[in-house]
Amino acid sequence: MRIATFNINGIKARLPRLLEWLEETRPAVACLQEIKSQDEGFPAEAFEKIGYHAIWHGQKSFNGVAILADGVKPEETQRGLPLLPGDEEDPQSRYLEAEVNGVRIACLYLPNGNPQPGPKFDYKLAWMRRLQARMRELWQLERPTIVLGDFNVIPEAKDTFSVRAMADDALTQPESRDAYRRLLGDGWTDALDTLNPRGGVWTYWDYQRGAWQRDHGFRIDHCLLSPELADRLVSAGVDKEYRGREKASDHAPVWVEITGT
DNA sequence: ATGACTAGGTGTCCTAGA
Repeated sequence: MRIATFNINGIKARLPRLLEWLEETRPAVACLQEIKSQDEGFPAEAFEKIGYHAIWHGQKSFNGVAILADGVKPEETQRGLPLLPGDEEDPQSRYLEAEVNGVRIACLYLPNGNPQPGPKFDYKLAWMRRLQARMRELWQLERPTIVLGDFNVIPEAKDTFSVRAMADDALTQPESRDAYRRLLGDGWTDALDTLNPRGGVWTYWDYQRGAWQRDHGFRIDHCLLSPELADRLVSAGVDKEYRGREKASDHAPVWVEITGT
């Protein structure tokens, strides 16, 4: 089965591209980020029409995540990350989790954190602490689990076209990278990195500065596998071609192929 | 050195993205 993640940057603006991608690559599960739509504006019928059932967690203007599954309705297991002691209620829609065909799917849109330092960066780091706590709970279940989405972290130097250009960005700060490394330190497998250890694989290209034409990208969309799924990993990749189409998102879809249904 | 693009909301500019 193929499980994919795609930061679509607006579900209204991207719907034709999104339907096209679903029909052409037919992932069993597709996690979406930045739907930028309120719950009532989510175009569930358009997905139903091509055989996908969806759950979603929307928000006005910004953020918003959704999980689509081919021929089966995702069974929601968590909406928003559980709060840690001292945390205030999180008003942003960035996390949605479900069970699909015996696999636990955690779809996330991690805060960008710019500008740093500042409150947005603090929010990002606090969000990553909550994420780690949730991932430890998932780990305890000892079940096939994948945590995927837009992590807004460039894990290492090999994951960006230019270390210098990104030096002051929240995506490359030591605090962001350390927090990501701590997630992996719990035992999760970064699928794309494991299969491309030399790096140079991008999942995002800025709209500005001709970044796409110059292949100035970086890797921020990740798929983390529990041991139960890592053992079943066949391949992983980026549907880079979709970044070059008309009215494209600034991210490309990322996917993993897992043995079994 | 700077700005450059895109989407959304309610706008003729602002915020946010990364």
